[in-house]
Amino acid sequence: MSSRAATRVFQGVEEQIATGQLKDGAKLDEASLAERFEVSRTPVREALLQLVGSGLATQIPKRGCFVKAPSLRDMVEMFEVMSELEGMCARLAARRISDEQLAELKAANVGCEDAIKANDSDLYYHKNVDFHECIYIACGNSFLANETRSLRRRLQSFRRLQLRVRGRMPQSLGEHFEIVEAIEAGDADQADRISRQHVMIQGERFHDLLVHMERGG
Amino acid sequence: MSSRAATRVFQGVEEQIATGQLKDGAKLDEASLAERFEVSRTPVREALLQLVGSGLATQIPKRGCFVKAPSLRDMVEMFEVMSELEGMCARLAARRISDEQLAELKAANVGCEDAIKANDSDLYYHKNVDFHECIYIACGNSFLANETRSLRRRLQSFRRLQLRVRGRMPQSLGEHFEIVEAIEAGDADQADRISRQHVMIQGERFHDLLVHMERGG
DNA sequence: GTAGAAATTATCGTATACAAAAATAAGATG
DNA sequence: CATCTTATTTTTGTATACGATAATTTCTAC
Repeated sequence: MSSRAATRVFQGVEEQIATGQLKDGAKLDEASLAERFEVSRTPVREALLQLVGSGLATQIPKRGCFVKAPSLRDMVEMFEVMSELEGMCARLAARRISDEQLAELKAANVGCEDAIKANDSDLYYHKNVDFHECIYIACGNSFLANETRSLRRRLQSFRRLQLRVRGRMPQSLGEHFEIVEAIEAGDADQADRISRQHVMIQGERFHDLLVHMERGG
Repeated sequence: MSSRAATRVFQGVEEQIATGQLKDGAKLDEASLAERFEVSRTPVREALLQLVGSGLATQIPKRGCFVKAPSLRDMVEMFEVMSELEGMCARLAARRISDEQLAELKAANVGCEDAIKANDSDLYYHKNVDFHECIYIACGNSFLANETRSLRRRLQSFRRLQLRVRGRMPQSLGEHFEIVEAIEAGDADQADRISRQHVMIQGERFHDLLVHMERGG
C-alpha cells in the first residue's frame, strides 16, 4: 500500500500540484505517470487512489483521474474549519495539559523566538509546526490531533508562502505567547479565541496574497 | 479506483467490521479476501488501501493489513470532534441560512416528528439524517459539510443502535426544535451550544450502552 | 534438549498481460 | 456538406506472473 514506489509517485504528484506544475483539471494519465516515475501502472494506480482519498484528485469511472486543485473558495472554507479545529485543540489543551507538556510548549515557543532572532523563516516554519504539535498532543484527543494535522498538511504549502509576508513572523509569535499564557492559566475560552484568530489571520493574509498574485505579482 | 469490484470488497469488509464479524486486529489476508469476494488480488488491494485511508485498517509494510476497530476511547474522541463540527455547522447556518433552506429544515423536522408519531425508529433515523443534512448545506461551507458527513458516517452504525434507547427519540426531537428556533432567530451561539449538546448526549448514551453491553447484555 | 543458523515457505510489492468500455477517427448516407 | 453509424484505437479495470522480503521450519552444533 504505502509501498516505496507508490509513495514516491504520490508525493511527487502532490508536490507538482502544490507547485502548480499540475494545474486544476489536468488529466493524471496512468501511462504517462508510470513512464515519468519509471514504474509500472500498478503503483501509479495506488498513488492515484490515495490522491483521490486526500481530495487532491477526482476520479470519473472509466475516464480517469483529474487534478482537483482547491479553489480560492475551497481554501477559505478549509481555513474556516482549521481555525475551529485549532481553537478546539487549544481549548482542550487548556483543560488537559500536563506540566511536562506545558514545559515543552514553552520550549517550542522559545524555538520560534530564536528563529525570528536569526531571521530564518524556514527554521521558524519548522519551529512553528513543533509549537502547534505540542498543543495537538496536549489536547488529549488523538483523533482530533490527527484530523488537525491532516488539514494543516493540506494548507501547508500555501502557509509556507504566507509566513514570508513582511512582519508576520513577530506578530505570529506574539499570538503564540498569548496562547501559551491562556493555556497555562487554564483559560479554555481565551485559548480557543486566540487560536482561532491566529489561524484566521493567516487565512486572511493568505487570501490577500492570492488576490495580489492574481493581479499580476 | 472506485471500480465495481474494489468498491464491493471495500463495502463488504467495512460492513463486516461494523457488524463485528471482523474483529479488531484481525488480519485482512489478500488471498482469502480475493477468494471470498471472487476477485483477484488487485481490487482487494485497492479496497484495503481505501480502508487504511478511512482509518478502518492499519498497514504494516511487508506484513499486511489488520482491522483497526475503534476502541471505546476512539469513539469518545470522535464524538467529541463530531460535537464540535455539528456545533460549527449550526453556528454558521444561523448566520447564513436562506429562507428556502430554513423552510426545508423545518419540513425535515416535521418528518422526524411524523416518524415518532408512527413509532418508526428506522424512518426516524433517515429523517434525522435529512434534518442534519439541511444544516450542513445551510452552513455555506461545503468542506465543513463533507468532513462532518464523513465523520457522521463513521459513527453511523453505532448511532443507529443508540437511537433505540428508550425515550431518546422524543428528547432528540425536542433538541431539534431548539436548534431550529436558534437558527431561525439567527442566534449562532445558542445554535452552536444546543447542537454540541445534542451530539454529546448521543455520545454519552452510546457510551452507557457500550458499558452495558460489555457487562453482559 | 535447546539455541542458533540455514533452508523453505508464504506473502507482499511490482510488473506485465488481457478484457471491457469509452474516446476518436473513418466512412457511408441523407 | 453535415450527421449518423461503425471501426479503430486508446485507456481503464482486472487477472496473473514474478521477484523480494519476512516468517517459519528444519537442521546442525553444543
